[in-house]
Amino acid sequence: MTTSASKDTTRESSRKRLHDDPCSVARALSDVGDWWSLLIVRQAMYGTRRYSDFRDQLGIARNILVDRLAKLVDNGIFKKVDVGAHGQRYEYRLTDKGKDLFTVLVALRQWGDRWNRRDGDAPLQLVDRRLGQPLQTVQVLDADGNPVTVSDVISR
Amino acid sequence: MTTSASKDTTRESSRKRLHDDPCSVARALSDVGDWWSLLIVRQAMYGTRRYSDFRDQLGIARNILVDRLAKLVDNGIFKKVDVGAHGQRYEYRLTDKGKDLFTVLVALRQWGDRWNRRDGDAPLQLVDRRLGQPLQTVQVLDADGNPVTVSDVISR
DNA sequence: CCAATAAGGTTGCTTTTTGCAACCTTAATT
DNA sequence: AATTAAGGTTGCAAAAAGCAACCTTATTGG
Repeated sequence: MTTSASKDTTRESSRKRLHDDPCSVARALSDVGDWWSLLIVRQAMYGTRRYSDFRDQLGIARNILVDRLAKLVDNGIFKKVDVGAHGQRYEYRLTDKGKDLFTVLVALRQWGDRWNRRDGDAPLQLVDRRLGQPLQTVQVLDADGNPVTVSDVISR
Repeated sequence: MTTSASKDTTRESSRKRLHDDPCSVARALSDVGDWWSLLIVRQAMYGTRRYSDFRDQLGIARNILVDRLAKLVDNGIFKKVDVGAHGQRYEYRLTDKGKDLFTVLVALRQWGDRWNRRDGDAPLQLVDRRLGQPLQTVQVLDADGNPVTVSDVISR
């Protein structure tokens, strides 16, 4: 059974104006643009589903975790699923919208591996389950399939 | 002339432990994982270079902008360039590392356009300057070029 | 089926960060 | 030479984050 996490409190931060920003980057950041949210999503992509596991793995304070999970549920990135035999045991599962952040996280990870490699850190590769081989580098491509950089594009 | 923005104060937030996290996503977020940093980078990709323009366009508080720009310079994402005829007039220009965040921002933007479209908002396309056509959707591909989702990969 | 323990929080308090406004110094501009 | 703009710094109030204690409802082991 799926329970809604909407509390009565309006979860409106003062930065929430971003939610109405004409740029979708800003709106995206209002969903996942704080320190913890993307880390929670990343952890979920590694398979974590339970409150206590997120807490232990991330070292996040309890109340902050509650708040972030609730926001992420409100924003449609997780769904809170009751898995207890008699209620009160929950799993936080990524929705399709949440899973679709995979591209963003891989792009961020690859960027981190390119520019923030720590000495000796074998970059802990992501490999495709089927082929057992590393993924391609995520790229921005034009309509013909050629890689483009920031200076190759205009917004309109 | 390029000036270093390193102040004497150790710009160490309590979340800085992320800088040593074994996961490069966490390390990436310690560079650009707060509310404003990615918005500043986005704005820079639209062409903004001056302190006062960032301030006006983003509506960010002066001291926070100073702090974020300094951190971004420290982290090698911007370089601070003195452009005044007699010093004291600066531009903040993206480094290669900063420009390389383009992929992340496009991925984030496309995700926002897919899931947070506001009614009537023609998603304000990014088009390739050469072809004048919209960019492809950023995707994660396996070694053979097939799109993969989160459930298709393992980390190792 | 009962006791012990774990899950999943809530509450209150302290410390950090953010936001805001006032002020300041050094270039450009006229 | 006077005025204005750039690029800050500082102090203070408000918000958010971190921490520990506590609480209630399952689940588990015997």
